[in-house]
Amino acid sequence: MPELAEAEFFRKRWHQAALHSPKILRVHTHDEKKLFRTAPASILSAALIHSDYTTSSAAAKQILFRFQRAKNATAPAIDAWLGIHLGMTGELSVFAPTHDPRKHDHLVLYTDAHALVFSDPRMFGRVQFHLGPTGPIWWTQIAPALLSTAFSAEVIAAFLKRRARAPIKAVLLMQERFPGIGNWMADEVLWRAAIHPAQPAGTLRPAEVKKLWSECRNVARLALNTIAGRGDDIPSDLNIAIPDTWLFNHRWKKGGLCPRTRKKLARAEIGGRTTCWSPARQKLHA
DNA sequence: AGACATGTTGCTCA
DNA sequence: ATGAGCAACATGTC
Repeated sequence: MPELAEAEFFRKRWHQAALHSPKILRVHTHDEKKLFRTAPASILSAALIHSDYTTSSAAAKQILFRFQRAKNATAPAIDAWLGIHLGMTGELSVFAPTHDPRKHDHLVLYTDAHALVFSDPRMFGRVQFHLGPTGPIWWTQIAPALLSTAFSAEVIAAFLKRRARAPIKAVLLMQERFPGIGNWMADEVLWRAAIHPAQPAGTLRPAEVKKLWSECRNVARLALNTIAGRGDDIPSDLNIAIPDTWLFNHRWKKGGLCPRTRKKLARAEIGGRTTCWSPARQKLHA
């Protein structure tokens, strides 16, 4: 589920609840080593209990929550950073403080008002942890956001040149340059830019590179506004009304039609992932 | 039953 | 050394 905008949606969901009631009273974990990579769940729990949620941010497909505790007579100050990657099926939700952990609830933070739940059936996600006044190194290593000035048309052009022989679809999925783009966003971008997903990245014309770059930004902005809401306005759930003018609503439908050409959509595996495109407007060229 | 899933990683081969 | 392709991971749903 989670690409760029979904990560922001889930961040806001926890943020809203945690801001209302920031003190962590109790922590439940499934100590899955696959999930808890940078620190065992026990270390993380010990630091978070009696700490207060303070801030958070989302970048690419990841979310970072900060928890702090002031020094007192018996314990030192705590500055803890909880990083969450939602993988393929990860989800953050909020329940009543009486919530009983379910089978795939790997991390639950209890406050007096809520249970903040991280669940992930397939366990492709990650829970990372860092202690200290400065943020974790792995957070700073995330590539410049699609909506930042560092994500420039020139940088993209150079990257495509380096990945010249790979299908453009595969290149769009590379987090080192397109942070937060996943399978549906990549298809949406290519469809809007009228570029065939199998087109080798090095063969895009200059105008196509420019278009690809601007559509990355458009899709990122539209997805954030639609899926994650604006400001503190959080949609009630992820089944947001995404307009039928997007490819998104048609890409998985059997016999789906391109919302622009009304012609049939095509589907095939490109770059290792199922890809949907509109042959009527996305054509391969030399 | 079998195919498939909005993601990453670690391995092979060129 | 660098880039491209693919299996593997673990579980649920159609």
